[in-house]
Amino acid sequence: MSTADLTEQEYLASYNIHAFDVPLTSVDLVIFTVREQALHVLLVQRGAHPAKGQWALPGGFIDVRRDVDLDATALRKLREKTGVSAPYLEQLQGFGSSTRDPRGWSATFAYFALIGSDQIELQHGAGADAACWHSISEHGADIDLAFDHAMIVATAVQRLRNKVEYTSLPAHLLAEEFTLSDLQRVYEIVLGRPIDKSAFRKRVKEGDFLEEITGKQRHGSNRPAQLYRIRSGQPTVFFSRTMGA
Amino acid sequence: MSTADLTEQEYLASYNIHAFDVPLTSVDLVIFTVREQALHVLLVQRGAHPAKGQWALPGGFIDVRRDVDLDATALRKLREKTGVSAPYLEQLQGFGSSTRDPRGWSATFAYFALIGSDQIELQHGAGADAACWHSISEHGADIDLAFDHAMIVATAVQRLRNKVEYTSLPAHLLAEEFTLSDLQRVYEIVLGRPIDKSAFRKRVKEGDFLEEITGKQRHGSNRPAQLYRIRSGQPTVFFSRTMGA
DNA sequence: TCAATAGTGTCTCTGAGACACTATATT
DNA sequence: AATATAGTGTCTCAGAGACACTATTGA
Repeated sequence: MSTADLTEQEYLASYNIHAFDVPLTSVDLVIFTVREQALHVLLVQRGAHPAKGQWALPGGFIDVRRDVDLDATALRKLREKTGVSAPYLEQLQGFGSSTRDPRGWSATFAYFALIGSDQIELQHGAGADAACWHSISEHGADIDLAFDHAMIVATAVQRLRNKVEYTSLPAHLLAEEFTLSDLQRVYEIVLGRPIDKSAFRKRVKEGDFLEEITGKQRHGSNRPAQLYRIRSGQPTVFFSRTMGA
Repeated sequence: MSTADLTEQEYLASYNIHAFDVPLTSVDLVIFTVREQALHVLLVQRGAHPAKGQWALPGGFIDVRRDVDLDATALRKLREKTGVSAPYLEQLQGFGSSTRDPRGWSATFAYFALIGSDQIELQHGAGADAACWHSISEHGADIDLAFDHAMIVATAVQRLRNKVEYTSLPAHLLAEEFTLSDLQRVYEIVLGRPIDKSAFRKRVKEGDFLEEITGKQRHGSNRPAQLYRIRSGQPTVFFSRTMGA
């Protein structure tokens, strides 16, 4: 009996994925934060084959029993590595080829996440691999990574820098409460160039993705600064034009 | 002997992908063209289970023996359906969940392609499924598609409309030789609103992604128009600002 | 009073959009 | 000449950037 004569029910009953050569499919994360005046990516040292001992992006296989979709896999991996559960997370791009993994044809859904500089406590123990924050220089990560992860990081950095030009994304790289000067500093760190204060504030105000924490200010040995937080239910704002010189 | 004690060689020799529950992984294409003053997507009618008889996006499984990477799979599928081999092709986004395919956990790398209105001869015969161009209305494709393909099309349309605002992409939707008025018409069709001629031409000239075909003009019962082609080796130009009202 | 940072006001210049104009073919 | 489309010139207005100014705290 040929497949063409089956009902959908019968077809599904006879279907067996293991009869085919399928690619390995995983999810990898590029997790960014800002610390010590620089952009950093989270790397883990592989504790198992292949590429044992090399630095790599956190990630792993889709758990077809527990993960309802790709985002769920990414969120699970993120939680396992950082303990953070609701940061900014967006799918970056797929990477797949016959050569990127020695085990065979493999494809990965790369995600990129932004987490606040106050949430960078890494998870240790419980069989977790060694993890560290690695700083991004001018030209991306300058370290040998396992598989094609160096290319994935480069793509993510490019995407982040590009999006910073015209979105409110960098706000997710800060602690929950921050001043406008804090925010401007993050933009400058990610972009790698200074921004005019006046123009910056005009744009931020116009974007309207922040809310004043009324009555709360940060004090130092100078004029106190108003504290802000990201307006809830306000995902990413697109500015009308590119972030100033 | 535990995995931890193996060399990488030994580990790879013992590795068997079929020992794991892996998701189905495919590549699907959203192929756009412009014809009859409207944006169209290529759909195929499924000739096999699952979703037999329903309209769906062209696509299929990665051939781990023939395809070197994801782009190769996408190009192969594109060639099989349209006969076109070197158009504009870009990865759109991954879609994966336990419910999108009745066969089980499945993930797809969606691509989107733009092909010229002179190259829309569809491939028939050779076991090809029925195929048709389906027009995109104001709000996307308004037709029931198999799996989650309606969502994929909606995402692709959104991405296309968005990119049209600030890139030279629509030039790939035209025949090889075209006039500036042709190009403007395509922008207007994709965006769904009129554009000022003068502003449009200023931007296109500034973008510098076209070259005049010297001495070649299109004639009608009016002033003849200069013909242009896409400057070779000029992929996508990003305009400084958003495409005018 | 000074140092240091927060926050605002103003000017200029560029570039997008609106719109009217000129140009050149066919009929 | 009329018509139809190609292609250009000019004016206005908004917004970004530059930069200088004022404000407010602690030391």
